[in-house]
Amino acid sequence: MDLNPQQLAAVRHLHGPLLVLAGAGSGKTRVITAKISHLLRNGGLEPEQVFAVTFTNRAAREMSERVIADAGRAGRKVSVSTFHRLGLRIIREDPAAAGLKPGFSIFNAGDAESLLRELLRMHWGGEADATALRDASRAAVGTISNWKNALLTPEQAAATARSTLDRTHAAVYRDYQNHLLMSNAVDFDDLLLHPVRLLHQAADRRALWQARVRYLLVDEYQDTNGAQYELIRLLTGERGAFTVVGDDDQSIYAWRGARPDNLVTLSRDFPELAVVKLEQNYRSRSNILKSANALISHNPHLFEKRLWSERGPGDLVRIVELDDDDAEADRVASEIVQQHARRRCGWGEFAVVYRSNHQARALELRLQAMKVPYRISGGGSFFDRGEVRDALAYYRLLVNPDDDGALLRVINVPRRQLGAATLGALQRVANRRRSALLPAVDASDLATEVGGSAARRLIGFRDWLSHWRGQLQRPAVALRDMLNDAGYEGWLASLSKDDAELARIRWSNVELLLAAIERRSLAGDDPAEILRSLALDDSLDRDDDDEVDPEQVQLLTLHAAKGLEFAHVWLMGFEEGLLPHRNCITDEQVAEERRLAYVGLTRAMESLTLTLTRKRRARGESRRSEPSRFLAELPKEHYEWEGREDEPEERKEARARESLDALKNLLD
DNA sequence: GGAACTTTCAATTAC
DNA sequence: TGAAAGTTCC
Repeated sequence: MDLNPQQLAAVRHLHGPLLVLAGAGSGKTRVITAKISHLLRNGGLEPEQVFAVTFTNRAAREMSERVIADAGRAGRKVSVSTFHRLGLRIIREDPAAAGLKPGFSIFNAGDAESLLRELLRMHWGGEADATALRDASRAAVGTISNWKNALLTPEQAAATARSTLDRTHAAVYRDYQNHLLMSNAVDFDDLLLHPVRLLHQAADRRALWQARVRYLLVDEYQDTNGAQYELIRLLTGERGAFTVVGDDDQSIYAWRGARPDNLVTLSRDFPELAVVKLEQNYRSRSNILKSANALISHNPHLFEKRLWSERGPGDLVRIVELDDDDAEADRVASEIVQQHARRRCGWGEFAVVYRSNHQARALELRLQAMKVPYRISGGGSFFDRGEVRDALAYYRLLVNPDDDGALLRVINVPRRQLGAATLGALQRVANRRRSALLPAVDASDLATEVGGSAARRLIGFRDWLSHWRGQLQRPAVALRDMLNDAGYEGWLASLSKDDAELARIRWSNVELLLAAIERRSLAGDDPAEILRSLALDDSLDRDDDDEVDPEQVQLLTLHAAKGLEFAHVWLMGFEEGLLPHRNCITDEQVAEERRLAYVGLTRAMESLTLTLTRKRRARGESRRSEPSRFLAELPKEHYEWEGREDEPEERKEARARESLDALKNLLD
């Protein structure tokens, strides 16, 4: 493998901790994969002893593929996962240490927010309108998540609370944590928090895990939060056998507790830390790289670095200004089709990135109409669909009868005459005996709260669930039969009776889920583990790993795009309010948005197009939009701006000729 | 209680 | 613009 001297130094440094400061496109994934091969060949390690962690599923999958490509058969046994999946693995072996039973559930962000909404409702004692509750629960989600990521208990949070709001949040945090435990559930933050507590408190478990994790590699280290940092320390212990790779200019997760100064903390905690800088960019043409460098130079830095490239200037960066978001989507879609024909490269060479998920929608419709294969990541994904969440909730109730979140979701879907009144009564019974809702159906005092017919319906539901729970050894079969028995497909049809196509799509999503469960079940995974694994997945297509079609246009948020590279990149919505996002006010927030833009620009290898509009439809109504302030920070000599009034005539003509050529090409 | 209709409101980013 | 929640009537 071809490595430059710095990369080689990073790969060969086996003894003692190492920090690799790796600029965008400087080959850090290459270093990580080469280092894993080196550890296996020359470091005397078995593949099971090497662990690599990343932040997103997508990055983990990408790295895993490259490790397998590089290290072959042994590469499959190397553990490459997200932090959260590693945390899950640690909890799974010791659920009791976290106060959990083996079938425990994972609450996603939506589950957590609904739970907090209910707790806040109780806290406020009834009189609360829906909007206030929604706003308050969102705020609480953020505060509690930050506390968890900083490893604070509810008691510690209460002790540090200064404002009334903080005290309320601390009280709700305590209730929330109690309720999670009662539901035999964890949230995403707990997947880091519980392992840190466990490894901190139980010396034998710590020793066990430290013996297992003989070498740890951490990608995107600048995005670690307090809990993740502790986890790294606890797993590597005194030995300090680790390599972390990071770039402070690409720190984009401050909003979920990331502490880029963990780069500095590391050299304090590990005085023997070695540092290697990677500054040669192998990815981007210099017009792109110089634009990105100029942009990021407007930010303060923890470390000075100078990125350079030998790849030649390439095309100018294109800035394309359009009338509105419809024109923007039309334009990007048709350019992709044109370039696909003209450049004769696969669909997978093209990527479109944007700040927030909803921006993908207009483009998605056009790509569908033009029959362009595409892959979309993140929000609005498969697992956010109502029917998929319903089916998963049924599954959760089978695996974990204490899962109140799942129970509340499906107890009356389809209708079972178990409405708000009955559930309120059941909740009172559950509160008295400090149990979850479903076990409260067995309470001797159920009749004091619930009338005879409602009680019979509750008992019927409980028994019905128990019946299917008995079939769980074939989870996909049990779930399918159960949904059929419940008349769920008919319920979906009745929900969208004016749109038969929609009903069909919804049921086919359930079918997709069932197929994925069946595949994993046949592969030998146990039912509870399949469920938890699905909770951490962002899409289903990781399953059929040899069937993944690489020839798809990639639609990604800027966050999801980090760590990836593409020949031709479009960044949509380079406007004030979108990038930087309108909620970002302070200098630090704007600096993070600038890093986000920097991440976007540096994804491109050969060509980069930034699009912006003069007006944009938001919530139905049209609003004027303005170019992003970041545009003024790009050096003029590296871009051409199309759509400005003062654009020279000859450039317009040249462009018209080009698209005519492209059209001809397409027709051939 | 359920079907058909009207009104309202929403969208930062991820595990 | 499109889903979810509210409203009316049977």
